[in-house]
Amino acid sequence: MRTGDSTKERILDNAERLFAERGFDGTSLRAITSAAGVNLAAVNYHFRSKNDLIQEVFSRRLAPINARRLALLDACENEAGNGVVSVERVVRAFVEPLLRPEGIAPAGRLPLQTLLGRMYAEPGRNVRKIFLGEMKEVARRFRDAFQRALPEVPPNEILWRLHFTIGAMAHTLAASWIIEMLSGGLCDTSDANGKIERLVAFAVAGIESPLPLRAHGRRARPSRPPGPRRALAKREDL
Amino acid sequence: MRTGDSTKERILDNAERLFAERGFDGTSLRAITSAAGVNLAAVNYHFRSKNDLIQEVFSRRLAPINARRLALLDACENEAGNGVVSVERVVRAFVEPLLRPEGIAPAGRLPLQTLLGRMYAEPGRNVRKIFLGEMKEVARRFRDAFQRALPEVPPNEILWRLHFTIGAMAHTLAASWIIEMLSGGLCDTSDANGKIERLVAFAVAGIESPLPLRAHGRRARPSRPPGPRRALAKREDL
DNA sequence: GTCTATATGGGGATAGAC
DNA sequence: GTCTATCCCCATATAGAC
Repeated sequence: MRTGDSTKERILDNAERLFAERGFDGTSLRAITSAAGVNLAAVNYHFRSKNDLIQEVFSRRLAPINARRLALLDACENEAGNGVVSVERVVRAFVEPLLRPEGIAPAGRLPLQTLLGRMYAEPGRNVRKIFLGEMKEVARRFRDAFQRALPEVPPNEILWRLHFTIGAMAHTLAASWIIEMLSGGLCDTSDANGKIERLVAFAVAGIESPLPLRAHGRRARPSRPPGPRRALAKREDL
Repeated sequence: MRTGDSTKERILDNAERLFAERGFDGTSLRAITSAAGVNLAAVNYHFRSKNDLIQEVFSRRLAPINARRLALLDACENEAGNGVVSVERVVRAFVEPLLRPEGIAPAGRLPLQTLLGRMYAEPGRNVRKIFLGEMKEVARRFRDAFQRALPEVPPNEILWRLHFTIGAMAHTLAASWIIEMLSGGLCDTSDANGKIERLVAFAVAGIESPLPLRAHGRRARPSRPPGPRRALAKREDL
């Protein structure tokens, strides 16, 4: 590969791609440096260790994406003044910076997105710490925004729905190979806009779904008759 | 650990747990055999290689879970006769066998679920082949069931929504640490029934959501005014 | 900043005794 | 079926010349 940039950036670019393809433990520093066309020792010179390299790979990308998320949310809220920002606009502000990242050539998006998706399923390797450091502020801001849009939904339910949304998003990022193989080419995963629109529609509906009759505990198995679900009605249950 | 079973099962149990905690490349055969209290060479005797061990770890669990999924779906369809099985019941048949697996002690569920969640984000290591071999039939059956429940929704949209549902589910399985840390204890991730109910409600709403005006291409950015979305109304757009 | 060479440890797999 | 011992390879990290 060895793009035309500095040694440091060549290492980061190739590490990002290889980590996405083979995982962290599955990617040796030798593989990275030989793909980047740099010397093996350069990694330990520019970064302190492999773990610090991993951290840099993440934060280089997450920082601008999260900044843009917050900027979009700010814009929505300023525009709305004292009004309410719709759930859809909040979801968009959360999802778009990841699914259509700025300043990254389309060829570089797949590795980035695969890598970010992998992050969620990787409990070890300090990935959790990196993630929380970068995401805590973002999560707080969006949780509050959803809460303002849906004041009747209890805070923990808001968090669950945000969690499911993140899951659908991460899966869309990292596991597009599944839908490609299962659909036999019926679904076009290269269409970023189509993905965003579908994901937004799905997530908005889920986030705005009516509260279950009882949030906790088992519900009767036979469930209710197949009639259509009511939309965000007033919740007499609570 | 070394549960009281045979050597082969001790290896499988400990491999499952360690793969979930540290990943495939992050777990050495030595770590597995010493945790299991068996000899290192036993792995290559009972399984052919590390890759074959990974395959066995998965299929040992996936086979009964998928069998139960199909059995639940069969039961729904038989009960409905010529009628329609609701989206909610189909979602339940898909989700419950994973989130409340039978025949596995609660202590053993976390490793299993973490591991299954990890599978989706792991493109390499033959995991794809294993997954597709086990899942192809299941995906086909559930796709058809959703299609029958929602005949107006085009097939590729059905697949996208199933994809998002799988994502929310996988995330719930593998990444419960995220919601735990972000919520600061507000969300109880040990409550399997609560998780199922919330996930089902979210997914059903997403799957039944109205079709967007145009499935492809970019939509006007300002989106529409904040009014509530209509629920599963008749879709005049199509 | 970049290279070579090497220290040090761990990896998967197997041979062959029991 | 189970064990010990070993082969051979690759990993991260560092020392020190250029």
